[in-house]
Amino acid sequence: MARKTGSHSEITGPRIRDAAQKLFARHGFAAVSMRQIAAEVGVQAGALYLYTPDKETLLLDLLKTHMDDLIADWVSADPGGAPAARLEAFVRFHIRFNLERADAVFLSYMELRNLGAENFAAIEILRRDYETRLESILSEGAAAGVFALQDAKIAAFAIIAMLTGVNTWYREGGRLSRAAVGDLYWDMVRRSVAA
Amino acid sequence: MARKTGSHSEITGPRIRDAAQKLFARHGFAAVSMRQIAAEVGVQAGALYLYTPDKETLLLDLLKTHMDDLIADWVSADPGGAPAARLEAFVRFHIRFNLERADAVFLSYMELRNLGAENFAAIEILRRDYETRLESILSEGAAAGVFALQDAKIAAFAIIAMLTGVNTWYREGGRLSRAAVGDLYWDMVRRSVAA
DNA sequence: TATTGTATTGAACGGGCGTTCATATAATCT
DNA sequence: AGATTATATGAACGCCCGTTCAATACAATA
Repeated sequence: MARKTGSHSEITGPRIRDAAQKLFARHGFAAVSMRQIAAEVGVQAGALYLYTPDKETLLLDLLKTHMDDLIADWVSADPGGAPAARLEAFVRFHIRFNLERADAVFLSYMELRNLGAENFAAIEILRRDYETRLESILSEGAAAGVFALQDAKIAAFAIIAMLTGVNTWYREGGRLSRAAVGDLYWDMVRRSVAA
Repeated sequence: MARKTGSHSEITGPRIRDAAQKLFARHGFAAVSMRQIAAEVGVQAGALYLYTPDKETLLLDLLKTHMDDLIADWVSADPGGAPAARLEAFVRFHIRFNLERADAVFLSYMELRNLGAENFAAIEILRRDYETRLESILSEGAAAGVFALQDAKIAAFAIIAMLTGVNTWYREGGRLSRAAVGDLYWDMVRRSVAA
């Protein structure tokens, strides 16, 4: 009993990442063993090392992929043009993107501490990049007089934290639809920076 | 070599909780061993079991104490009276309280998942209590016409998430004082709910 | 169909885990 | 001073950890 019938690296690889993301988000990086991940995939623990050099790199790949996707998706969702329209697009984009990837978002906030210093720094740079994109919209709007704010950087932090918070309470099939949540948050964000 | 000179439960007990809180926040509950906590205190692992029945209960005690303190401190900080004044007090209180207890706050958000179902539920009730206190201020202000908001519960979630986010970026000795941060956030919160 | 390369097993490695307990010493009480 | 109680040690329990690797079964190629 060695190689299994129908086994392919293009199948097993993604399944390992999916299982790891789900389990890390549910129980925490340190609480999940390589054997648990392997069991979820239906494989022995040793097989995981065909796909990752070690456990920390598996986590790093998940975090890096998430941040890369976040930035790339925002770049294509950004309508450009007037700051107010771009800010509204940002609010709706951030909520939608994060709700679609609750596990990855949770991981990215909670498990950074399990990375070594240089891996940590690499992820932080990506996060800072994303934050700066929002900050630029705010600064531009303030310069144009359509927003009134005292500190664009802090406003960006505040808005992102507020929007990311949706993930802690939103439940599919609950009182509010995703669109309704977008409307509510856009209303609050708009007023908090309105000139 | 058994009992150490100068040993007292009133001393060792708090030192164990302090060490556990610091290490859990830094590395995660599952990643920290009882032996590491004991070493931080300067005692052997077995001695910890004089102070807690097991590791999970140690975590539960930290989370429960934090939430109890949060509610009790807000109850005494709440000025009562006009909703706008109460909301301002809440904003400044939440930021100050959380910055003073960064480790406990981080734990309360990240390590709930390491609790069993009934312990989890007990902490959730306390969190809901705190959230409801803010929600009441918002509802009261909306009814009095001093606030304009579409949904008091969601507004409360949004405000708390925004304020708690300060902990992720604030650094002592940085560009902004705590008081300045309070001013900035109060300005944004005020405008987001202003009538 | 024979061969080559890929994907996987399963056992093993040294080590750390949470927890228990018999034992011993320090502090306190009578 | 002597007896009692509180506080701690340190060794041991069985178990699970991340990781490695020779052996092997399947898939792809020729």
